[in-house]
Amino acid sequence: MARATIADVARRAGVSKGLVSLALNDRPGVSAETRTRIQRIAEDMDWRPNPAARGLSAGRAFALGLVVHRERHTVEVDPFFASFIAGVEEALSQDNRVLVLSVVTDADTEAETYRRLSKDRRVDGFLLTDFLTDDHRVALLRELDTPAVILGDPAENIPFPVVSRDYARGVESLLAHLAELGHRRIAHVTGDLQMQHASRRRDHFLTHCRALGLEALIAEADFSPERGAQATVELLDGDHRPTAIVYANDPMAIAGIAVAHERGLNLPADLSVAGMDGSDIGRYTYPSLTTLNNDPAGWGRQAAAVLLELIEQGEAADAALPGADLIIRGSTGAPA
Amino acid sequence: MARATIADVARRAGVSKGLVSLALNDRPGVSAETRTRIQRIAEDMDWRPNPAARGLSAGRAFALGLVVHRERHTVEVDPFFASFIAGVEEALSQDNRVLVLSVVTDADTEAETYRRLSKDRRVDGFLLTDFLTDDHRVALLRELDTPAVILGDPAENIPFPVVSRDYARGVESLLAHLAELGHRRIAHVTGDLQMQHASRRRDHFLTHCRALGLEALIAEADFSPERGAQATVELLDGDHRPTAIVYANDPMAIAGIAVAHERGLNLPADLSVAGMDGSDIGRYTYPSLTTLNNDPAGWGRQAAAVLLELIEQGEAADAALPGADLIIRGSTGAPA
DNA sequence: TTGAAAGCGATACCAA
DNA sequence: TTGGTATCGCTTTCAA
Repeated sequence: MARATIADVARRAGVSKGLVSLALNDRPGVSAETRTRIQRIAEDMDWRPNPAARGLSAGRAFALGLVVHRERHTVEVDPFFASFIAGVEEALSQDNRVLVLSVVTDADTEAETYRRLSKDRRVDGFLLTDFLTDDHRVALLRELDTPAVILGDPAENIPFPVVSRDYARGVESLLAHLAELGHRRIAHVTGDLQMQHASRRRDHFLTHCRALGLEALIAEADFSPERGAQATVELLDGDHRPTAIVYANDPMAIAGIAVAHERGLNLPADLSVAGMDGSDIGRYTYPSLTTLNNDPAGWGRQAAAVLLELIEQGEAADAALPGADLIIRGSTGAPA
Repeated sequence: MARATIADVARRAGVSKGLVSLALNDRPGVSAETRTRIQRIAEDMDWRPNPAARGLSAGRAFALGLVVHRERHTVEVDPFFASFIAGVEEALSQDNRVLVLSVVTDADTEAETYRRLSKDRRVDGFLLTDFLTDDHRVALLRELDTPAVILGDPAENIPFPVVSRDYARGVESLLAHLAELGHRRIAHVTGDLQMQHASRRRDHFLTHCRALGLEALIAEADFSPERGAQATVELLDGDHRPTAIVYANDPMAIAGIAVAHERGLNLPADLSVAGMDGSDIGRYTYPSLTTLNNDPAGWGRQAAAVLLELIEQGEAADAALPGADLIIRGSTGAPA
């Protein structure tokens, strides 16, 4: 019942442990014949390398780390992570690696967690989500000398590979769609602008509004439905009331729809609303939510692949996912 | 820069490695004086045990496993896990353990993942969420001889400790609330009835409807907004149209609200709606969602604590979380 | 109470 | 191409 060790395999094959190691790791220095024989025996014995032993010897963990930092009140509303992790999984399990996940609710614990996982060699590298405009984790991970891959589109030059996804075109399609419907004054409720993808989205919004000759309003929020609702109230009460509001994510858009309904507005006639997450729940709101599609599993797969390459090869190229596309549903229409 | 090893500590303390090990693990056989001296030196050198070495020697991983099985289309809508994991974290980090998370989208991969994590000793035990009425994982984990803790309230006698939370009282409060408002015919849209907490909730619903003299309708769904919407359509189209619908989770309730709005119903006058998740987004729908509260972080903390005790002590008692309470918001009112 | 040494299961180097 | 052996950092056993 106890798992076979490399010594068992060696004994049964009548060779040394070292040779078995070479054979099973596809490394040169073993005759083809011996290699296949050893491999067959190992398979036969259902041998699998012990990660602890391997890790101790090789100084590696065969694990990737993901540290998610969420404020307590924001922690639950994230349609992104489950699919993202499922995507990561696809890249890892073949290779017998695992994902170590930590969810922390304050910045000190966050830094400490990166330190601990890295110094204890619990992971070989990190996936960096929710990248900030001036992200302290870059310096931290350089100090720790730990590989990482960044999800996003940093402005600065970063010493880590980046996996990005173009939102410019998606935002442009969305604004063109609204313009075509007849909207002229459009608002954007931002995410937490410390986050790089939030500020990017705002920039895209402003750029393409200008290009399309639209009047642009900005209301700052932080991705939480609470702040999204609050920003909506401000916009609807303001002097320059927009006919359409584009939210940086879907939960805020859903909260915005609620605020509009509460005021007796008819959607989309009195107000058009759009999100940017492509979340599934947006298909089942009323009206259903126009949004940009998303591919969390794709993010996960790609990010994990790049990180693994960085860990294995010492370097890895940036990668880009297919850009965001517009999903038109019921929440956008011609203004009354 | 390289981390201090136990040998470094031993050298500096002028004792043997074995003694250091005893001292730092709070085990008997070291004089109090020597122990504190060693501990001070270790702290001074910022020594931390290497998990790989420890794991290899002790045959343990110092990690807990969580395998989440979700269908592709359900994978994103879960307000539960982020907070849950944050709670688990609180119980783990002090002790220098980690959580290994896997998200899988089919049953074969699920079983294989449990096998792999257990046999490779990547984890010392599992947290079993979404427990099924007749859960195949029980047999699997017995076969693997791996500790586990169950979240839920299994009917059968299970060879693992259980962390449970009473929903009977919450469901009762909810139904009493509706009865008091004047509702007489109330429907319940169920979760996936294979899941033990879904069937429990249905049972509570039926029991307390009977006790309160309410007419009860059941529409079967699976926790997904899609099926929740579909069930709502059926209920509203049926001959015995209810004046209130209680959904087994909040995402389905949100989808139900959308269906009602689409038909021009006024909520709550034409239809009262309630969820059972206490999700944050439910505060920002229109109308805001009456629901039962939840404590995912509490689940995580408690489940991790019980599992750690089981791993350390070889046995652990069941635990119960404080019961669910009713949160009355705008989506329930007197029928017109 | 303490020290010395033998594992745990792999990798890696040096000889043969 | 192969075998033998040291090594990774810790725990544990056996003597002293």
